[in-house]
Amino acid sequence: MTESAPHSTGARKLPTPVAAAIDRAESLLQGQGLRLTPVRRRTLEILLETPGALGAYDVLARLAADGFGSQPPVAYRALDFLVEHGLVHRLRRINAFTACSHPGEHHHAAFLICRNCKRVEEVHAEHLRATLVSDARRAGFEVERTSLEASGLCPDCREGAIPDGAAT
Amino acid sequence: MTESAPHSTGARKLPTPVAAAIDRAESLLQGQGLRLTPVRRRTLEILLETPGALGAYDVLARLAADGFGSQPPVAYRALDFLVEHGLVHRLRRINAFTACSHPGEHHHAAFLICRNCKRVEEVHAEHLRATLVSDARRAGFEVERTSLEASGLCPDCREGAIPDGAAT
DNA sequence: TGTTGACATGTGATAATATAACTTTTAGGT
DNA sequence: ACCTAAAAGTTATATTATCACATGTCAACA
Repeated sequence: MTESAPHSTGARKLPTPVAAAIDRAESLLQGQGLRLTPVRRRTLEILLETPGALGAYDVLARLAADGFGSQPPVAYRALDFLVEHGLVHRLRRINAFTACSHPGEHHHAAFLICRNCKRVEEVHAEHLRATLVSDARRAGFEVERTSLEASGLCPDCREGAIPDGAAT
Repeated sequence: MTESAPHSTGARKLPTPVAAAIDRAESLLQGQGLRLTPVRRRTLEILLETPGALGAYDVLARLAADGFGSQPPVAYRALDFLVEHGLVHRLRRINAFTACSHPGEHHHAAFLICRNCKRVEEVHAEHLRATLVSDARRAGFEVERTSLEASGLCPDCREGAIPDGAAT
């Protein structure tokens, strides 16, 4: 668990990307009078440390291992809070959560989910969302939230991958 | 449960929209050497008869009431089959299923889900999907399936509706 | 015509995901 | 120190989904 020294850039205070993201999250929340409590902070860290997405129960297991409560509401509450405030995204196709890549920008994103390695790529989707919102408005429908998700193969998994729908 | 006579258009053989859709579905499947078995047929009917979307267990309850098996796999198998062959769509935001409005056209759709009355509107989303596919390709990601869903308020529910996120 | 083989269905058990309802703790304001 | 509101903990349960295996159906064809 010891953190390795930052490579040749000269040793500052170990500002890992995760720590930086946590700091940013904390500022964002404080600016709105909200608190990044220990469970919430740890939940966000867990997601930031994970390349792909995690299910609520995966998060819960890690939280419990760190001494937090071990019942589902502990994880769901923290996750819901983080989603609500734009720090985490919920992926409905796979019932999982992933840290937001660009918190605080009030953006709308789409997600590319690799069915092979489970990694998740967040892509900007302002245009995509705008199109959907206006298509909807034409139908008299007022859009409040969107889920824009795709599954398929990430660059690393494209070679030698099993075709969609086929088996061994 | 007796079917009322078709109104003033002259009594043919009761070609309800549901029956017509079932016939279409059957042709489509037969053209591919697939069978619209009784459970599958009834499952599709159930969804066609319902304005909104139904959860798998809602479908299951209706199937069981009609004398089919009462265990979850009965519903999930029929639903999965119908989804697989483009006759039914799965809505991931609400864990529910809805009959396809335009079967056999091999289209891609987006869904507008009313959070108030639960009705679902299917809109064409070829352009939307094409945009997402090409955004993804730019990131080296190969898209296989998409979920494009929005929740909000349908035309009927927009007046006097409770604002998103607020309470009584 | 009877066997076979593939597909479909039925069933029991259980896994995975999510929420409700209530209690206790904690942080911050007075 | 006391109070209050938000947060965290806990018990229980609801909801959604899959696995594994037994049984049934039906058409091809020997």
